[in-house]
Amino acid sequence: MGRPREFEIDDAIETATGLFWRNGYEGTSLSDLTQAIGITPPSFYFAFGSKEALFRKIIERYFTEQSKIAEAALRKPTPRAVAKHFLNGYADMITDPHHAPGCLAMNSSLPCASGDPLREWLADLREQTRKRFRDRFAEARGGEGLPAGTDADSLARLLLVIAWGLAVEAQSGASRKDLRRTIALALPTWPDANQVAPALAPKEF
Amino acid sequence: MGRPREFEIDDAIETATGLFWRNGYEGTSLSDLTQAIGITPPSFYFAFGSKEALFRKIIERYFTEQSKIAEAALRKPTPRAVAKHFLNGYADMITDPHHAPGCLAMNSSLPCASGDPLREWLADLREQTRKRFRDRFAEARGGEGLPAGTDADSLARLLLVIAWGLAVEAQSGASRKDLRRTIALALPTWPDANQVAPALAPKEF
DNA sequence: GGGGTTATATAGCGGGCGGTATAGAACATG
DNA sequence: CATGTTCTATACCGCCCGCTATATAACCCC
Repeated sequence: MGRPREFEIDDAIETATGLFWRNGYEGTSLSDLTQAIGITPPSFYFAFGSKEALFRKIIERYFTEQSKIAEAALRKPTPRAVAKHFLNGYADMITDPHHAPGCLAMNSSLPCASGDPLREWLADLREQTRKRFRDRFAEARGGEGLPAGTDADSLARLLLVIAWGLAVEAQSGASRKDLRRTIALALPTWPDANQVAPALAPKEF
Repeated sequence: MGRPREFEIDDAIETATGLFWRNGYEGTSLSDLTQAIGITPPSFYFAFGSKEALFRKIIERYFTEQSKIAEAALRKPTPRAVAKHFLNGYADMITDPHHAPGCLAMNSSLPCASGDPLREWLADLREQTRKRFRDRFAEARGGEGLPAGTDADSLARLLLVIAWGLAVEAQSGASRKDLRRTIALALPTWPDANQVAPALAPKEF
């Protein structure tokens, strides 16, 4: 009961997502949000609590999507297939024409000040993803396509390093095709079933 | 002649660099700057013109440093040595204990709004760096360590993708040692003189 | 139709932002 | 010591920020 809401919450979240993606958290003001959604500040606060609360909800949604990509990739049979599907899926996400180019989470976390809890939260979410890949690569050691001495920790970090770098390139204007070519060059780092040789940290380091 | 300045310009720039590095451009207010430097706003404006003018000068200085690393790397004899020295040099830069972890330019450009001239300026500076590496790799094709069909453009992009990704990891708290191990895993993508095989885009893409 | 509840709009809060008008202090030179 | 120039300090500007006090409108239930 009570007066019915005069706007669609999901549409509003989608609109806000677009703004945050394009202009960042700090770069998106409350009047930007209310104007784009088509409501007044009190309605905004009644619905979402605060600008930051809405932003966190949006980031959570975003990471859920990203996790789906990661989980689907993790189920692939070989480490190379895991890497390939994650990087390509992520590249699609950050070049989706429905949004501004780049990664919402990257755009949001890098600008943050040093001790900002938001930044630490985002770093923690990334770290969780990294651990999933690390464990996957550690399992694959020996039998499934990775040599016994593989540094699974660093290999997982390399996978994400490439992903975050792709996000920067995407934001700078690199096309989806550019990213796919770049990914293709990186993939041989993950040996496939028929070729078990590299992915060992060279002795020189 | 005239009244002598009561603070060292270079020290002030260094102080401001530290603040921007740690807290970003938007995250650093004028009073943060004047307070940290130990001057009042009029002195700041007399010396630097505006907050943005100082920031641009700082970014220019920063890119000059980064360019030195890149140029030194470009002079190395083989593509792998080029990649190795650039990535290690950049990793040192973004884990320099004298500054907040991460890359000043990354922290500054990703948050920017879509059409922000600052963002486009930074993207352009990155693109210039990429072209230098691309040309270097194109030259190395055939004789000097890269197979004839190498995609020099994508290989240069991959190099920078890894670099920007390292900056994200550094900001999240990865240690210099972490980054070096990650780099070591990526380097085999660049064939050295005694091993001319990968770095060709696989047919599957 | 009242009463309770929920969403909306008007109008404006305190505060911090980047930046400045004005005046005074410290120097080199006549 | 007067003067022109360069730098500094006090005090403040207008603006926009995130947010809200207050009042009203739209719904369900009795």
